[in-house]
Amino acid sequence: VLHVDLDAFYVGVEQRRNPALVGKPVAVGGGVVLSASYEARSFGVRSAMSLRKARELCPKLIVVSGEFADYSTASDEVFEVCGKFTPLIEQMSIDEAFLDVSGAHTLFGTTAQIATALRAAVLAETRLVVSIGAARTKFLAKVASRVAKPDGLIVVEPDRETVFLHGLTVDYLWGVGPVTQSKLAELGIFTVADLAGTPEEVLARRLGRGGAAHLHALAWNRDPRRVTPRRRARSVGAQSAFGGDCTDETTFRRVLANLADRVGRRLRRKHRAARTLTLRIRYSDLRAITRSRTLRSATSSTSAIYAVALDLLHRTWSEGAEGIGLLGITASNIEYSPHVQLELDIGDGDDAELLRAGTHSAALHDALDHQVDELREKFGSDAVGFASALLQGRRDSPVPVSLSELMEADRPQRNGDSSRDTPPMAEDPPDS
DNA sequence: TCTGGGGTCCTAGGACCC
DNA sequence: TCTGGGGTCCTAGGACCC
Repeated sequence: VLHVDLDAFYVGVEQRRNPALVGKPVAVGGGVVLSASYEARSFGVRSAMSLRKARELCPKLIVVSGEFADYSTASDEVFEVCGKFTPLIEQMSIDEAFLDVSGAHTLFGTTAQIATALRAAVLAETRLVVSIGAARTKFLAKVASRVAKPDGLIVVEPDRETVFLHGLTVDYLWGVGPVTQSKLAELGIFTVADLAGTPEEVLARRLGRGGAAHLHALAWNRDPRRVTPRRRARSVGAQSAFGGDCTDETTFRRVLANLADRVGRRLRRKHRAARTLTLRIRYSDLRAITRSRTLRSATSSTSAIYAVALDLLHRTWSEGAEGIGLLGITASNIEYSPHVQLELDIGDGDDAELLRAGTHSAALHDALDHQVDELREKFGSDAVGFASALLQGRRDSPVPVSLSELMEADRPQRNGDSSRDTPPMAEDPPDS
């Protein structure tokens, strides 16, 4: 298994675009550091650090704001190169993936030769640098790539696994963060060797059954997970931090409508629907809570998501209560939903905001009227009844527009057919 | 060290069912 | 009447990862 990990990925993409940035302390981010060049890291700049703090540590830091779409494209380029070596690629995030190259030896040679060729190919074709860790298990490959960084390659041969692993500190293990690390320290466990020598029952008392088994397995490099090319998302979420403390219900409604819209669209695009909706609130004092609701049937409807989220908000917050700094909506319990969705495009700009707020500009009104006419021609007048209603201001809630949602909402009232409330769910298609 | 956004997985308690 | 055993589902919170 190879673990392929891009070095300072976002920064690398920016340097590729603008070579003047090469060799300089660079950070990509806005508000917080998302990615820092190794020059910046030598000053102590780390990702997730506030930019203010980063500038204190490194006054000459060059900050680039960056476009997410560029990174997404660059990521595709890199993993396309990987695809020339093996089809068994499991992408873990935008900048890392596991590759099963067990079938590639005849074509490309030893593991070290494969990894070396891959690093060279990625550099030649994308001008981006990847580090690679190689081992028999995913877990150890990942540890190895981390040790190899930056611009490095480490192949852990089977007979060296234990030596390699046991020399590391516990924070190299997957799933050991600050909390677990300090719990282990209280037990006198600092290295992976310490961990491997501790009976599982002792760990279990401190970390729980599951955590203990997990860590003990990793300490002995037991990791049976295969490289599996595509895993379906188990949740879809969106959140928005508006800083400081807001107590204005109108703002909350607008933010929730926006979040519901983002979540709903993404679900619909993937032909998915979710049964559980979770509202996340972070108060001004950074205390965070979640409130969730599981529906009788799954939905991908923006207006339904919005309605549930607003209701959940009202359960713990009312006008005049404490300030809120962040709201998020997560949709989980996801299933396949084959509905054909029609959406009216109102864009993401000021017009969309106006529409959500219920104040339509004349130009927006005309543009929507035009779209509605087109839809009416295509799908008949029934299909667009709701849109006209919205344009005429008959809907008072600031809900973003999605044609099918209100079609569904309309139908039972028109013909009294309530069986539409719970559409039958098809099985997941075998390969889509 | 208090600051973004997108995720996964686990635990524990409680309601409810047979 | 308040005592067994096995299970599912939902909710809330937390740790962790990129």
